[in-house]
Amino acid sequence: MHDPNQDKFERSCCPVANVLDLLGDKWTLLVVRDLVLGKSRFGEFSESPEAIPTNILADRLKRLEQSGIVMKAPYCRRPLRYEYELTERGRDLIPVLESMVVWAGKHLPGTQVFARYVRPVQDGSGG
Amino acid sequence: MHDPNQDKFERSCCPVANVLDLLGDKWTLLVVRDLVLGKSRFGEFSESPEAIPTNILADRLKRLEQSGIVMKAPYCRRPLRYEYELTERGRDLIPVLESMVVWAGKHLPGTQVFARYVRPVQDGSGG
DNA sequence: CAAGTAACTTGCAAAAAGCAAGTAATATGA
DNA sequence: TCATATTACTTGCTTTTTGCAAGTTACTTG
Repeated sequence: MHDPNQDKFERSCCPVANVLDLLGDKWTLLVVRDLVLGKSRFGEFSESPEAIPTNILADRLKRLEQSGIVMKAPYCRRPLRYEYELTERGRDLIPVLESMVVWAGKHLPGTQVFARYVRPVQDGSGG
Repeated sequence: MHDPNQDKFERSCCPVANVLDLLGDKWTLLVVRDLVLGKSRFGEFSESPEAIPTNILADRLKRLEQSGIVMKAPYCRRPLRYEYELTERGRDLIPVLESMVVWAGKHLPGTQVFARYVRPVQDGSGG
């Protein structure tokens, strides 16, 4: 009389619907993009040209961690600071990003894939 | 002094960002999914198990039309009624949906791709 | 001990989503 | 002819989410 598969999922058992429940907004996949490009810190995501608000960024990182797409790990004690990295689950999203890039390449002229991010070396010199 | 490429785009020239500006929410790609599966009428989209609210559906169809992903065409005069179909731009989104299905197949157990939709034949019999 | 840095958090206004009911233009049947 | 049904929306209102600016925490550096 009812589908027992249905109650396990928020909206339906459709794979697309369930991916959208995790990633379906204007910001989440941009954070994944930044991670793929080599960024890993809050401030680095925050500096991307789309200028994600910091409260939204904090929320999205938390959700990505909860859904196992991202892992949080300390990179510095005193003061305690965390950085983020993609899990396998997260890296497996690369084909989704790539298919979007292909579509944009054909239908959104002028778009350009961003270069890989390299963290600037901290200036250790005194002069 | 400034990037002339930047002002052509809402948030940045990143292909992913621009795809998300068109499709980045919980509903738009579900309408595209329904179109791919063979649905074409307002009522058909509306009956999908995710139960999109009708005002949201009307809004998304309008945006998809404005962005050239969907075309609206009359299928009945008296009363005038329209149906929707994917353009080439829209059909080119199939790989994006497919990559999501692949990811879900690996990471979201229990999800199942929906069957192609076939419109029920109208009952022409009198008994 | 003041100022700076990184990573958030908070408060509030504005925008978007969600829900239920309503409307328009017919077709159908009594 | 008139009530009922169908299809495709639209409207009004409440709730939720977003976006912006400012504040906080825990330090380090000069």
